[in-house]
Amino acid sequence: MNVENTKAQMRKGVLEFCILSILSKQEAYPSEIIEEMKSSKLIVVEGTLYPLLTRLKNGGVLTYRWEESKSGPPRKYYKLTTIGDKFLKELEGTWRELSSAVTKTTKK
Amino acid sequence: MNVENTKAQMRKGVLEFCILSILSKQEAYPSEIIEEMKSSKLIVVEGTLYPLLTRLKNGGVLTYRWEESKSGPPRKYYKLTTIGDKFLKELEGTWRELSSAVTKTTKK
DNA sequence: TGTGGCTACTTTGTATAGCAAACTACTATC
DNA sequence: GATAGTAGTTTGCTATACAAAGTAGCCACA
Repeated sequence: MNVENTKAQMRKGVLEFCILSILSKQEAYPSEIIEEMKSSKLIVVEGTLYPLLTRLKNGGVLTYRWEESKSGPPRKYYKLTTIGDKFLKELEGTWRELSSAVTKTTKK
Repeated sequence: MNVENTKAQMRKGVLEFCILSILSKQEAYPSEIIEEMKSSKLIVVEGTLYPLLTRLKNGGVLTYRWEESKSGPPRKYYKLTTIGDKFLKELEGTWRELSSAVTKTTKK
């Protein structure tokens, strides 16, 4: 029984939500997303992110375009679709609900 | 691609944390926990809760005692051990970090 | 006393998803 | 043209939430 495990679980829960939030502010390619997540202490690795982005793309939540890079291979810049915007709005509501539920459970 | 799926993921993340929070306030048996979670819109079912409690017990985070019931079979009343108290304290810290990380990611 | 219903706990099988690690491939530089 | 750095992809493993079925105690009532 390891507390790190449980902490990781908590982070996983908000992973998708955070990625979509980031992409709603600006287009980004996977490595950028990883960096931004890391800077918020929300670790995510390639083997997690790539399949996740593909799932979201196949689900119509994201699209991407290729863009040439000066320093390496071309990059996939992802952004939200219209469906993605709605999707994210719902998750924002869920997050608010969840926060208050946790607060309610924690307090008293 | 179903938004309900992602919402469920978010709930799962805080499941263990919430259960431990509830048990830190008072001893409870599984059905009580399910009820309390449900009243906070955090659905959890037996097939999830029982194995989870067993994991936590085996990990030294929880203990239980049997208590007779007037209306059915005896109940397992769970509570936190000393290890469990520390465990929960860590999770509380993680939750604060997580909340601010999400806020940071969401804002701007 | 035995049948049905309620409560409580347990077990099994399945599907999902995160992760580590290995791999492919493009570009620039020396 | 070899090496290093960046970017994207794939594979195999593991953990775990869940639905569903199962086991078992207790009570009421005929």
